[in-house]
Amino acid sequence: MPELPEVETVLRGLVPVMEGRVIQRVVVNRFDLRIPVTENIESQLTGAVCRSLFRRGKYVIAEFDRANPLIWHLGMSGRVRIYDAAEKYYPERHDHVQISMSGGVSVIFHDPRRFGSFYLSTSKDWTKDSAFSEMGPEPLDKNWGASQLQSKLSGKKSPIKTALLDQSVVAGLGNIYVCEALYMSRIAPDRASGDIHHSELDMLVKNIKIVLENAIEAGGSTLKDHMKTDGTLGYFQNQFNVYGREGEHCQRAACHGSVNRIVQAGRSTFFCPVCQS
DNA sequence: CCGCGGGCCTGCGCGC
DNA sequence: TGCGCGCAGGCCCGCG
Repeated sequence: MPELPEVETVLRGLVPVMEGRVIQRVVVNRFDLRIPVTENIESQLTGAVCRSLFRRGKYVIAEFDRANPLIWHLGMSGRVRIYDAAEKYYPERHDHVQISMSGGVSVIFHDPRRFGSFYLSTSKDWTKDSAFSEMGPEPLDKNWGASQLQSKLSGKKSPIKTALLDQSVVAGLGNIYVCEALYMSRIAPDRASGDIHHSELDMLVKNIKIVLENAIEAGGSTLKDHMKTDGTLGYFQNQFNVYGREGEHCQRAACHGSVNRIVQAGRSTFFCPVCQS
C-alpha cells in the first residue's frame, strides 16, 4: 500500500468531493476486510455531513456531524476511484464500498487483497481508536526531529530498517521510503537502532522529510493527470534510487557499488553496501 | 518486554 | 499457452 505520500495524495483527491458534503448513499459489497466493515455502516452514514477529512499515518479519517469517525486504511492494494455526476460507474471486481455524495460524485474503495479497513470508530474521538493508541509522531511535523527519533530508538537492538517500519516509532513510513531514506542518509539498514549517532539521525530525519515531500509533490501532479482521465487515486510510479533495483549500479556517480537485496524481518531491503555503512 | 516469523488475501511476472 | 512459484508498498498475533 500506499505509504504516507500515497495516502496523502488520496486524501487530497477526496477532500474536494467529500468535505462539507452529505453522504447520500453507501453500498458495501464485502464486509470481510481484514478488519470487518462496520455492520449497518450504510444506515449510519446515510444523511451524514462529512465535517472534515484528514490523514494520520497511513490512515484517512473522516469526521461526521451524526456518525462516529470513519477509520479508513488502504492496506497494501487499496485504491480509490472517483466518478463525477456525468460519468457512468463501471463496477470492477474488488470494489468493496461505494459512497455517493451530494453533488453527484461517487467514491469507490477498491482493494483486491482486502488488507485495508473501512469501519466506524466506536468512540466519537478518533484518537481513542486502537489504531492510533500507539502511533508515533508524524514525520512531516515541524516538531519531529532527531531528538524525538533518538528517544524512540534508544536501547533498541533491532536494525534501523525494521525500527523505521514500526508505526509506533514514526508514523506513515513503509518499505519503499525507509529504503530510500536510509540510502540517502548513507546508513546501513542492519545497524542497531540504538547505536546510531544523533548527527546521523539528524540527517536521516531530514532525508525522510525530503523523500516524503518529494513523493507527495509527485503525487500531486499525478493526481492532476488522473483526475482528468480515469479518476483513480492510487499508487503513482516514482523514481526510486534503490527500491526494486537489485543488481543495478548505485545511483551515486562516484560509487562503484551495486544495489543489494536482503530480507529483514521478512521484508525486502534494498541498499548499497558500499556507500551505506 | 522484544523481535521475528507466519498469516491474512489476490494478482502479477517469471521461469520452465 | 499453461502452471507453479515467489513476491508484493501493511498490520496483527503468537511464540521463543
